[in-house]
Amino acid sequence: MSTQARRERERAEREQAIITAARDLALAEGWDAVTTRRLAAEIEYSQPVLYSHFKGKDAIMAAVAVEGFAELADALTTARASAANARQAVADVAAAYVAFAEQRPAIYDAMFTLAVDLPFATQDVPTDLARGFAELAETVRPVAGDHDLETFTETFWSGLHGLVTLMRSNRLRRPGHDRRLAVLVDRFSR
Amino acid sequence: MSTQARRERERAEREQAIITAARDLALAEGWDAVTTRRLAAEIEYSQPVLYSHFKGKDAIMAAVAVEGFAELADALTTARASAANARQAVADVAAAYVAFAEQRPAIYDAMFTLAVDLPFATQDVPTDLARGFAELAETVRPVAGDHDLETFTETFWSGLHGLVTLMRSNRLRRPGHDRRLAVLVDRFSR
DNA sequence: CTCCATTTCCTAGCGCTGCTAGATATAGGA
DNA sequence: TCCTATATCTAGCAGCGCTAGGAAATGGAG
Repeated sequence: MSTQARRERERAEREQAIITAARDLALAEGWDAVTTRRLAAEIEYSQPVLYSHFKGKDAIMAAVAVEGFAELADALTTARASAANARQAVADVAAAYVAFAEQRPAIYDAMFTLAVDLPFATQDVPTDLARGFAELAETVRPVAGDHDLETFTETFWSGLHGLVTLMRSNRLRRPGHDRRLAVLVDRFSR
Repeated sequence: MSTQARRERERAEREQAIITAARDLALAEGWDAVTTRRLAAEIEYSQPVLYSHFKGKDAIMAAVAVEGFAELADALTTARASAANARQAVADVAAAYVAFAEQRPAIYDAMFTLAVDLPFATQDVPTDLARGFAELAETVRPVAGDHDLETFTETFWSGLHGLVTLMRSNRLRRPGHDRRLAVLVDRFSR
């Protein structure tokens, strides 16, 4: 009976290999370079094997995004935990968010720009996404004033997301990035 | 000599027909449905003709984006002009921005999400984009306080852009959209 | 150990994409 | 009327995501 266990384990390992290969390739060369043929070559199996693990390329990108949500949540937690005070926490968490997006642009895209539908249908994503959101909410709670916390958090989040995406698509001048972030933090922590 | 003039005119008309066809098709069915073959069929010419007008599909999308920048600038100008006072102007312009993005999602994507490089290399885009940006800047000038106006404007813009994009990709709850916009306006016009 | 059934995997190919080379038709000037 | 130059089309390339159908490997029964 252990042979079946071994098979399942190997299968799980192969699935993780696909996700990792997609992630690495996307980070190195962008999502355009992530083709099913290259992924198959990377894991040293043929193309159709991918489809026995994932419904399609979108599902693979969604899986990468799921990992990303967990990483982002961790980064935000770390930033908030090490902040000296509440106001500084807002600045630190904002900086951590932006740093995450800049260091892993392809993953950030998979999380927030591409693969629109799939991930949010599953169970995993809401968990880690909600964790990250909760971390943001706790960070801004002391400065939210009379505003509804959830709405306030979402708006702050949108500000961060807008900065990140406009910056990355060259709609904003590269210098001034820090100053814009400072303005945003100032506006949301007065 | 007038035959040459006629030819140039017809050529310009055909170029505009391509842009309009791309725009309409993108609005109706999304950019995925805009293929060079469908565009060619729409203008009743063969595929290669597209390439005598534009370098490639990206350039066609960029041309659509250019038109979009002009429309957006107009919408912002109208909104600001009809506002009762400075504070109301911020709210009205913000609402106009969001409305533009929601009513023409495909065009907004071409302007700010896709077609990253091409448009900003040409001359036209900076003009109309700068016009829209200037409109935003004049709107928030009375409420910018001590902040550098350009930085302040960019940050406000990022907030709007973040709201729009996260909303559209279902990362934010559909209800609460107005409240989030209200929070943003409040933060940037206290 | 052999045979069969089942699962696993690959080869080959479909219809589509953006894009282009080379042939063809059209038009203007001598 | 013929020649040249421009305008346009037909046909095709290489690549994409994805899948049907057959081959290979595997595990259990006799």
